[in-house]
Amino acid sequence: MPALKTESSYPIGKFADLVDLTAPTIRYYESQGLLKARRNDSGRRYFTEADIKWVKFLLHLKGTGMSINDLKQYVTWRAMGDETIPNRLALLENTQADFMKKYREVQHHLEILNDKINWYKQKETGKTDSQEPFADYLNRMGHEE
Amino acid sequence: MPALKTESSYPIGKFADLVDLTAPTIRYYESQGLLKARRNDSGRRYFTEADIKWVKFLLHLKGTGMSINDLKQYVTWRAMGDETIPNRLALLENTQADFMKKYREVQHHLEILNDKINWYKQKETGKTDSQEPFADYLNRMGHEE
DNA sequence: TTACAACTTAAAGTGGACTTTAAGTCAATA
DNA sequence: TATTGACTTAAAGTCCACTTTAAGTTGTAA
Repeated sequence: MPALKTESSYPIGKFADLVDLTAPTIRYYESQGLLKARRNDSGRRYFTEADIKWVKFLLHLKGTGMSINDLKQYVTWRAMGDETIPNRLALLENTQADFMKKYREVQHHLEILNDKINWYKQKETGKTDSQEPFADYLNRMGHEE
Repeated sequence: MPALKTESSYPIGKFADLVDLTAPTIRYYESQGLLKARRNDSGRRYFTEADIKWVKFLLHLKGTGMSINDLKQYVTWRAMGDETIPNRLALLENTQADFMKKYREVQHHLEILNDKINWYKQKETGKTDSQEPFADYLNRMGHEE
């Protein structure tokens, strides 16, 4: 008869590979309280599928601009139970607001970069008045203050 | 009779304010060769409108992810004249490619953040099965691998 | 003219997020 | 059984882009 599909567990190196981090980074995150590892009889860490999901989620939050300290705060509140949901929601909404601000800024930076690239391409192929200063070009394109 | 409108020049503090940096940062950029300041008779730096435009442009490039070292390289090539335009163009296009890669990643992170926020809101207002794990919610929303 | 703010330099310090080192233990394979 | 690779800890080191400090000079306003 088929064995029960037993929950897979991973030593730190394999786990690190699975979440695209290094073993020292995993240990560092654990030291910061962002995750807790189970240990086997000889004291070695092992991780489960649930840990993979958790770390991936953390990395998504981190990717939106949350610092390790923000994540720590989030994790602390999470451990305190449902009464801290408003706190967590506020933290995430602040993160979201900060993110959107930076996002808009960075979009403007990108526009200028794109314009500059096009300006160089134009200059290179000699298609246009190659003496036109970039500032004039930007003006003509409708960019910059 | 009206005086000729003389080109305005700014001491480092005023200049720093105008480009939203600090005086030490301006000195640091100068030390890195990203800009050159003129000096008055007593050795103090002064800056012009052209310097303002230049620094703002540098900050746009920086804002797309270029490091101080990238900017240094760019500035070096610029000083070498038009034969380095292909080099500069390649550098900017690499920057653009890196930027777009990160941009897409970060958009995915944002989606997850937004989903989590909505999930908390739902949980808070008790509108739905508040026992639904976030992973299930993500699945239902069509997100995550 | 006296204060004081703004400037000058060189060098050391900071913060965040890891990364590396050192010294040792454990497990799997030849 | 011997070697090798993966693991353990605590602590020190790294990288980047500034920021701060220290010690001194200059410009301006009361």
